Amino acid sequence: MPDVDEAYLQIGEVAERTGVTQRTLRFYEEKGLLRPPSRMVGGFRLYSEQDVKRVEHIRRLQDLLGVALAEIKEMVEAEEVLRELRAQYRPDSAIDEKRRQLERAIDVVQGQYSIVKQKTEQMEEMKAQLKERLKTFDRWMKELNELETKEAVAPGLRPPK
Amino acid sequence: MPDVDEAYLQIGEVAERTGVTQRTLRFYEEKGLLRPPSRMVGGFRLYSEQDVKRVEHIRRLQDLLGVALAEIKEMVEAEEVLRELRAQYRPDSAIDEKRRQLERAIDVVQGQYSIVKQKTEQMEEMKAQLKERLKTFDRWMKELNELETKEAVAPGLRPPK
DNA sequence: CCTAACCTTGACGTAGGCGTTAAACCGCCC
DNA sequence: GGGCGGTTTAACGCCTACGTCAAGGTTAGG
Repeated sequence: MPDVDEAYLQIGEVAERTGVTQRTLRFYEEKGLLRPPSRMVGGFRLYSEQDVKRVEHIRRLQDLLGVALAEIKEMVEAEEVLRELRAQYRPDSAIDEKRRQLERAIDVVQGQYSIVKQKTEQMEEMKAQLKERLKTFDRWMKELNELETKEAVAPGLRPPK
Repeated sequence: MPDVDEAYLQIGEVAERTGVTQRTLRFYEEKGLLRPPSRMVGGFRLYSEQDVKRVEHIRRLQDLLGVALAEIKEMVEAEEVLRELRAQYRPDSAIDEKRRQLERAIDVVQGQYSIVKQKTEQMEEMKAQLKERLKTFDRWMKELNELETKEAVAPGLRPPK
């Protein structure tokens, strides 16, 4: 049972803090990306700090990796299994059950890692190219300016400005 | 007028080489991301190698940066202006027209650069975190294995540690 | 008790990014 | 000149990731 004194948040606060809309939070819950939060008497959703972290995590996966919510669901599910695994203080039978879960989690994280790795490499490459182009542009700009000053010294047809 | 001997490609070949569908190519054209290609007598589209590059460029922007096609359109348009600017051998009036175009292009590329930079930084951070987690998992896995061997030797005993 | 601010479920709408026919047309080979 | 495979436009469809009402229930303050 969760600590009664823990600071729970209503959906509006979570929305504000995470930068997503309330609709999005309900949507994620619908889609199984967020586990159904606890409720207060009247039915209002009560989120924990953990849930906030989860939302932020989801958004990072979306924005940075650009993976679909379906995939993100798989990822966060595997992580959820891990939390449980860490929480259980050795219900002690089924060690290889635990091992299987751990292996699954490792797979997931390795998957994420390889995606991130590949993307960072490609982006570093792109970054270098962009830098190169900016240099080139700078050169051109200088050439343009020189060209102009030469025309100022030896004016051709200058349009009235 | 383009070189008549140049190797032009039909839509199917371009699709195959770029990994996008024919539908996507026509769609990009519709949306103004690809300039309308030349046609052969019967009306079939004829793409140049340049067009292929362009498609690949578009896809990189999509996949890596995750920007919307509308934005990508702006980007490729600015680049198109640059091509022209570089192609014109000094129609020599309107130097500051050129300068404005160049400045616009610089803005665009700087925009891309800052996006890429920010994303790479965030991804490097994420990468580090993932690496950390993989290490942790590895430790856990070892602990699990040790736990198992100890139980095999002295069942029910708690490991000192 | 009343009201404002917040929340609930449900249902429908939408924007982006293509997929999928359909029906006719083109090019090439035998 | 008939067949076959690639291509054309046009139109409708679809999925994702939410946005946007609508109609009502809840909570806290005065």
